[in-house]
Amino acid sequence: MAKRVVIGLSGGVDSSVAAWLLREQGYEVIGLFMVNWHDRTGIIEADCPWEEDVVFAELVAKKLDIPFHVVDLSVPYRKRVMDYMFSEYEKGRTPNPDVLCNREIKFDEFFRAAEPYRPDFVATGHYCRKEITQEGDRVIYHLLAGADPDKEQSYFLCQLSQHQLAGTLFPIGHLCKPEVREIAAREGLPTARRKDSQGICFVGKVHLPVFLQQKLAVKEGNIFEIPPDHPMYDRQKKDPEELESFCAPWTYGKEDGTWVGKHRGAHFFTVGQRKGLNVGGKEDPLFVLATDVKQNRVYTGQGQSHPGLYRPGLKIIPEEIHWIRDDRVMEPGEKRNYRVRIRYRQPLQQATLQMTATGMYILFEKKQRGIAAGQFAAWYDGDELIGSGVIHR
RNA sequence: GAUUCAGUAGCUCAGCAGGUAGAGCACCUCCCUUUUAAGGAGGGGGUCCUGGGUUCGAGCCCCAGCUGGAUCA
Repeated sequence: MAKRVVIGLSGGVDSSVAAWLLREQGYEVIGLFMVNWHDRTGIIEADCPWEEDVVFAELVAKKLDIPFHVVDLSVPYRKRVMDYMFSEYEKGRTPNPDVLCNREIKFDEFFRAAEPYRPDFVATGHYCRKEITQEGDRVIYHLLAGADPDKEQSYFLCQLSQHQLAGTLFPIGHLCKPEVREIAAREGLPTARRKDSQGICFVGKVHLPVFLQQKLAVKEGNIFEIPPDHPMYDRQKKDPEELESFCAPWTYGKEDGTWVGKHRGAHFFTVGQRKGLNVGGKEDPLFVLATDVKQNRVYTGQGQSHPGLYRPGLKIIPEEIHWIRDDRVMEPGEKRNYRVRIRYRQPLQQATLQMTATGMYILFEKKQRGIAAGQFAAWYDGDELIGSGVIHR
């Protein structure tokens, strides 16, 4: 009796080839397309993306001769992803909606939507791999990086649980993108040459300030420039034993710098950002060093090497620490070395994780540029994603 | 009031000895990228404060004015 798999067909090549592979491997495959977003406010593409996507998804299903269904998850998507995104930005943080989208929608709501078809597994077209091992009577699911170093997407799944991983297949994780394209072309899949999707998953490419203005008000405030030789940069962050201060973000007051311009809302900016400041006349570009949404101020510094852009560590509070490998949970007092990334596609950085009663501190071997609260830090042991957490500060 | 310096792209400035202008930043587009960023490659832009004059020809020389800064009184 063939195992049954419900695959999320997006209308792109990756999920198409994933579906084809599953069918080749002898699974009984059912295609399920999810609609998550109808709005077009602030979307950059002129055309409505999902209407075309659903057509392609259905064409692929026809080609593969598998059943095809559509499910509308836009209500939970709005509640569990978009509301979170807006509220994070409102707090002056920089969320990663796609990590949430995976945890809350693709690997949760979608699981439920697939349930009526009684699948043995749910599959997606992510570039990552899964491995299963056994330790005693205990089965362990491992989330591994995809084989293609360019498309590797494990980071986006950094909030999945053992349970979610257990019920999932990643059919294309061992392939590289060119191979996927090749298979699609060879098998005559209609998506073979479709452009990769970008932007926020299901929403599309957005002009963020415009998009955010749906919910967040425009509020004029001041931009300050902090000199690179400000004495605070010498004073602080010398002692790794002082975890709290060593890992703290730089904080500023207006007296620390000079007024250089106006902005339309500190919550529209993120640490490390260059574009959109609209302040010229400088020898080097200005980058956002910090935002203060309470005072509605943006602090900037000149040049890529401004010390305010770099920090040696970050903190994650206990309730936001997540272990994919729940058998590897760290206890207070424990210290461990992992490789960490703080954004998608960032090369992994050597770091020491230190667990305390008040949270986890990640101390990097090299100072990191643009550590942004709200983003996810994900730690790896070799190829394996072990855990992750929201950067608290 | 006097002296003096300055007034060139959105901003900060450069412009060699007079031959109709450039750089950085900003901005826009594209590339990269299923987050935010960053990064890469292109691009658009200038009554050279105004009015006279000298010159074949003036952003550059002369005169007057306007505006801003500095200094002196």
